[in-house]
Amino acid sequence: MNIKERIEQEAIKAAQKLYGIEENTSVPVQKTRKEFEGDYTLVVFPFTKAARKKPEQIAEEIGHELQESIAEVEAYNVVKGFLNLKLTTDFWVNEIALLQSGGKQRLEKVAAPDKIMVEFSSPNTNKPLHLGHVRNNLLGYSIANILAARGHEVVKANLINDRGIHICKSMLAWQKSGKGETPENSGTKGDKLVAKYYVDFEREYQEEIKQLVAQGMEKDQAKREAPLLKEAQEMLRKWEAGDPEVLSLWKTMNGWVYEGHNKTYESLGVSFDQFYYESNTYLLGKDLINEGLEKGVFYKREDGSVWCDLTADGLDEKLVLRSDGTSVYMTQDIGTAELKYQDYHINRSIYVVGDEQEYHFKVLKLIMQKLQRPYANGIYHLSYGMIDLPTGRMKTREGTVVDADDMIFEMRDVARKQTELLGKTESLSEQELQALYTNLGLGALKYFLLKVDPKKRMVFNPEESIDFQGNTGPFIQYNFTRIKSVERKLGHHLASIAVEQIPDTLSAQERELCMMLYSLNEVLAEAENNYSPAVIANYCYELAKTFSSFYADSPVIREEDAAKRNFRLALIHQIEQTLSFSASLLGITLPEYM
RNA sequence: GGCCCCGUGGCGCAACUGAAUAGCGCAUCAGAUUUCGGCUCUGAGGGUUACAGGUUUGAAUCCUGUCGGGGUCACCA
Repeated sequence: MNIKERIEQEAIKAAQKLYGIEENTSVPVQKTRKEFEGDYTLVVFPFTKAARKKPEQIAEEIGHELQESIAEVEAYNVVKGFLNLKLTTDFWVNEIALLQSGGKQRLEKVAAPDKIMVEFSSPNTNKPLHLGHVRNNLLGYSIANILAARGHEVVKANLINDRGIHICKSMLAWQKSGKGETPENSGTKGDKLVAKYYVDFEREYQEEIKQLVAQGMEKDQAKREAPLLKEAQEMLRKWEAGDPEVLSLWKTMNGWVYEGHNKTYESLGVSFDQFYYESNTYLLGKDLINEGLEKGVFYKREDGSVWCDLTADGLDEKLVLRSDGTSVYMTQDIGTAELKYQDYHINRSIYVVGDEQEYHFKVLKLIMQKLQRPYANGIYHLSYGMIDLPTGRMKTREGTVVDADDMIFEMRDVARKQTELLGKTESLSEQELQALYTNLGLGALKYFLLKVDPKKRMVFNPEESIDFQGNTGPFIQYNFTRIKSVERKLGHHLASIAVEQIPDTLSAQERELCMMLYSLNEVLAEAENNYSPAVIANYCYELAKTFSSFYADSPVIREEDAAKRNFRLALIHQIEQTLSFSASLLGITLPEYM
């Protein structure tokens, strides 16, 4: 039990004794605000009804009790209904000493770990990844890290949408005008090459529509009847019929895309444990549709289409199988959900998918519940907002999409320019420099995308780009390098420092830092509960910022008081460890120099 | 139109899920470095938390309504 929980428990005990409050009364224990004296604050208002006394008096009485019952409470003061508790210096210093000596594990694992699958990325195979995918990838990767840090067993999955009309369009255009072009002979990244043909298709297709309209056809009809579209649909039929030539081309072109996507994943630093392909899973859902029909969860209409009536649940009727017997998106997802369970026996399944699909996942969960799947209640849609440009949404057709590779390249470039401007890295080799630019550029990008609450929409302005100063990834990285620099100056590892003497006093900043280090597990729990890496990002920043402020006016190596010096060395080592661990949850690497 | 999400200083974000005078960064202004790394630190100005009611000892947070922005309601994925 941590100190906060003990304070809460003892406070309730005291209030029971003094005022006879009910056992399940909850009292908020929070960090004491800067302007007051203390470490933790108990809000006593919830006791006023039972006590029938003034809040000040209650706080005074509880404070007295707590000082008796908790040895670590050194002093207290009362401001209105707020009881501010100050813990002993010994307590904080010992906490650091324990971490430092390895007498206490940094991470508290959950008592009952879950088996969790986190599905993210899930790209189409007809185009490269863009900034929206980057947010998706970082969110998924980070939440998987956070859950694993909590002690859960996590499988990272990528469900690839590799079949359908979209890829046929690229294939058709390549067949018609590709002249055997490949990533190798053209020097073009595979995903970009396939996208080029997709764009070609769309251009020609639009041209055909225009001509048909010019000949007097209605636009909607022209869209349906354009010869190119017909050809693409014919190709899809051949694909479904297993036509060897079509399948071969499909495999080849998808292969190009995978190669391209993998490069992007690699440069982003994300990875997966399991890949699923819709071409493998799209038929699977049909068995469950039949099961649902037998159980009466679904019903069949005269035309043969299968539906699920969700009107009783406040939703509408949802198609789960087309009249021609082919599967829709929902059929696939039902099948994939089952497959995931068969493969891993997961009890929680997280889908990192944009918020435009909230309805879809609401329905999916409901259907799985109706099918009485054991994992149904564990389905969670980690929904996140779109990234907009100052001009509005990113649109493929208008060419306003921010490409992921370009973005990463540009971030690296800004990092390089910044670094060269500051000229503090002369000692680094060319290879180290390249690695550094990558770290800094990606650090800035990842922090920028992850610091915002996932559910919020965000605007990315390419003109203003991404800051490297203030509340940013590089700020965190910079403060880490300062600690590393102290270590080099010291001449031996900070890890070897043992805290043996208790300093007389701690500064406000030192206390603050101790509390922050102490609250890591609480922060992780909050990040898990809210499915929000932003909580971690915030924590990293606050920790780095508080360190920076501490470092500005507290000497470390130069400190003459031996007890203080030693404690500070241990403290910054713990900050360094915690910072690098927390940043790693966001996929951010902290460099030794910059 | 039905349902869902969002609205916090000029801009970008916080606020531990109901508590103290709503925090931080950018930008603006004023300071700090021959000292462990200035991509830094200290300070100033800037807010009726979209608006109007309500619940509560206490509301940015909960409820109702209004306004504004977005999403979604396909035999697309």
